[in-house]
Amino acid sequence: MFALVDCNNFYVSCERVFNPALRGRPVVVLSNNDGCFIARSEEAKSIGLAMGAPAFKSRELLKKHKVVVHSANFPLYGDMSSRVMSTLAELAPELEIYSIDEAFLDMSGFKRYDLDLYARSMRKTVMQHTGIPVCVGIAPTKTLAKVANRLAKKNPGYKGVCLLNTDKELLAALAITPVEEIWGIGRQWSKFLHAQNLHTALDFARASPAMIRKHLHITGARVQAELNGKSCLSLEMVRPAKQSICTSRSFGRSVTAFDELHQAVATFAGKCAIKLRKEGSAASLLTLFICTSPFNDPEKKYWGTRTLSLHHQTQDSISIIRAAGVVLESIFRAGYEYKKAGVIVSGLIPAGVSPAILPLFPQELPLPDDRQKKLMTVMDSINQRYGSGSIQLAAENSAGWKPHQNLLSSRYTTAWKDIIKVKG
DNA sequence: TCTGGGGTCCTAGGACCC
DNA sequence: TCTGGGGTCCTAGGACCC
Repeated sequence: MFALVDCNNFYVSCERVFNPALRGRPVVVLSNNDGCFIARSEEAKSIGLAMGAPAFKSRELLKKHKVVVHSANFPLYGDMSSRVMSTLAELAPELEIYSIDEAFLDMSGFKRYDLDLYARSMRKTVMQHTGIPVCVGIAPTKTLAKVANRLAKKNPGYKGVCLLNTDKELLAALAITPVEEIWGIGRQWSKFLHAQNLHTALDFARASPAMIRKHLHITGARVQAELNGKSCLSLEMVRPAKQSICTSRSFGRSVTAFDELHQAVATFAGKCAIKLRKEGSAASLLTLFICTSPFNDPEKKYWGTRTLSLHHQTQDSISIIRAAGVVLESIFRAGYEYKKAGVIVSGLIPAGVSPAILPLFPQELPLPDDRQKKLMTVMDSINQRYGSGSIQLAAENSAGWKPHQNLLSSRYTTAWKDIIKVKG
């Protein structure tokens, strides 16, 4: 048996832990640049604020219902997430951290327990330790645990826990789950399935496996098997090393000057290098993209992207920033209003494999030497001690393009100066 | 005026090998 | 007029997730 523990309206719940006045009121959290809704309290959902909808289109509604609006505070949410996860880790022998607000737990060793009762005690413990409300779904496969969790969330009668164990319970649950709500079935596949007259999870589970295999490939066939109680997806306790790392942002205003765009690109490249060192990986490829708003008229639209081989594996900020600058020169077109850019590093290998793989041909970009490696270590430890961004390279600068974050709460759990601010 | 960010997996097709 | 068989690797594009 698998349990899926999923935090309720997670980002809103994080804000409420430190600001209890928000309880019972409609609250939303916006994406970066204060663009779209990415979390909504139950009250905000019932007003009709849609997930992913742009906030400026709902300005009237927000005002009318006195909705509390917050900018995304990812340092806070990340820290609260690790508190929830470490609490869960004490409640089950094995867990997989699936996302910032969800974890799968292995319940196979709990056969002699009353699972429903145990799940309720887990909920209570997480609330007590972190202040975050969660729902628990328990079933024989991960996909069915997702189904159970959805029912626990939707139906107040379950009081936060839904256990699907008998065939009767499972069939009843599948019959009231629309195909588009199944984990692994997105928009395109839902459209296809409805066209095949398959509308519920039960219809999908009973559809011809050959037809599903043909049109939805191996991925869809697995989902179908999981719905029929055949477990195909196991608990992944160790997160595999990342294959790519991306840092991208929309700008607070449009950027036209090369130098300003270069500052943004250098900042993103620097962040990728930091993420690489944290991950313990080194990159051999760098992709840069720059673009105008996708909502522009066609003649004002531009999407530029290019991938560069770094000729060696590196996690060095200076090398990566320099490479990003080289690519920017080749894809920059004057006269456009840029709204977003991003750096992706890929071709990742574990850092420090020795001997290092050296380039066959003399490289355009100089190899970082030992002094440079030491410099990175020193920079990382300064930023660790005094807060990220305390020290950076001169090319990194966010003065011109930084995203809007006008409604930000304090970093209550990760920054001393924010804690002092709260106290004052 | 204003529309997010960060990932993974799978498949098909092209280029290459002997 | 006729022109093999069996592979691997890489990439782009499309699907999905939170």
